[in-house]
Amino acid sequence: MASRAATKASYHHGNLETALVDAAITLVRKYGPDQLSLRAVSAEIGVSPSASYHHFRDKDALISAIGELLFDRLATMQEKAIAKVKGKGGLASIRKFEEMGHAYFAWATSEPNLYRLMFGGYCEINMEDHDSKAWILLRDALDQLVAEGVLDKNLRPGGEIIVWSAVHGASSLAIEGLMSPSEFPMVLKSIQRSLGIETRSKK
Amino acid sequence: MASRAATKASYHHGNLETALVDAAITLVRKYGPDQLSLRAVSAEIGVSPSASYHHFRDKDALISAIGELLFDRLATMQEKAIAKVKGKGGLASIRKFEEMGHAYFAWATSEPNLYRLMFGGYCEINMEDHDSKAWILLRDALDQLVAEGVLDKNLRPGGEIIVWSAVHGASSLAIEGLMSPSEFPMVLKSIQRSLGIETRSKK
DNA sequence: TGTCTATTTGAACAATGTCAAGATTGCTGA
DNA sequence: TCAGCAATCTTGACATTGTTCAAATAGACA
Repeated sequence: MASRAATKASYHHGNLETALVDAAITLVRKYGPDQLSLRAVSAEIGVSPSASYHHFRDKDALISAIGELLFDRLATMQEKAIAKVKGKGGLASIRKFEEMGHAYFAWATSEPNLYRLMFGGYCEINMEDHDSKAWILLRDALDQLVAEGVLDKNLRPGGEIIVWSAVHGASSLAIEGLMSPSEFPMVLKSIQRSLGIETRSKK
Repeated sequence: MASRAATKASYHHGNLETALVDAAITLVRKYGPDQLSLRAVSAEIGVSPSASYHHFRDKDALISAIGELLFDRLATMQEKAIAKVKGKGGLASIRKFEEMGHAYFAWATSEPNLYRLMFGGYCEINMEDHDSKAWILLRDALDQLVAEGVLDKNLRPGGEIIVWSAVHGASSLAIEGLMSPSEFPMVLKSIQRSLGIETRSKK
């Protein structure tokens, strides 16, 4: 129990586990995943350097815990973004799809160091059966588009991979300074073109 | 002068610089960029730990040197791959395009740790004006497709970013175990669909 | 209240990046 | 040929890191 809890807790031991993760995220955010120091994390909380070893096997375990949490946060961002789209029907579904992409890219580029931790080989991600929140979000969005007759059934298979590849790739390139963020809408449009769900609007 | 040279060189000093880079690549390849130890690199060559500081400002400088070299290697791989495509005309150009993608993905997934070094925020990449070998290769390929009337002129702008995003994204996801390599052909097809350069062959 | 167990600390160790000072080498010009 | 020089490499040292293990401590429960 006590999923978030915390609130400073007691002095001797509180829920150090979440405190460690929080402090570590703060440091990774600032200095990058490769610069993370366990001792610095401990110092941030005012605890001894070896205290963390009763909650995490080693440094990698802590990093993996961070990764897991971040994947959830990213998905929550996307959830919030599509919740803002009102209305129903094909056009609204396409707008939701676009908003998901934008939310993903916006979060990734606004948190380069956290995104690097997630996809830079730092944490062992356990995504065997694609049951992550973000994956389900995308799957449902694509299914919805098929159900509404917007997305061709023949183009549906593997749609998640196609979309994720392009959006993740653009995010990564933008973070590393290899592409301007202003070019993301173009990438998103190209994804829609490949799926045949473009809103051929103006012009 | 002496761009590659080496051949063991003399005993006291040889061209330590390239020897350091070579040894470092070997170690990164094996253990990952975050595990690279300057001392281990020195030991591999049989030189003192502080010897490298006469050739590289610090560890980051060595890593950046590796990155620069790797970007060239990757481009060379692609060059070799498209050179194997014989014939001229639109269809051959499309095949070259496909081979480039496959070569990129194959190299990336066969060298996960090297690829992580290149795109994981380890090295400062200097790609201000997109004058890298790989970029030019891709640009020329797209221009060729336009010249041959295969690729629509209106879909040309930003084609490099669109292609690179998807291919890099797929490579990265595959390396991190988030996508099966067997799905790459599908990603590549989707890119071609978005550019309208698909070879709608069988069925 | 007293004992037990889960937490936290303290001191210690090996390994790391980095630096300053000294030693060694090969080259240069007389 | 040989002294001097600049580039190159080594030695020794320092602060910082991840990690371990025995000892101390607090809270829970009897």
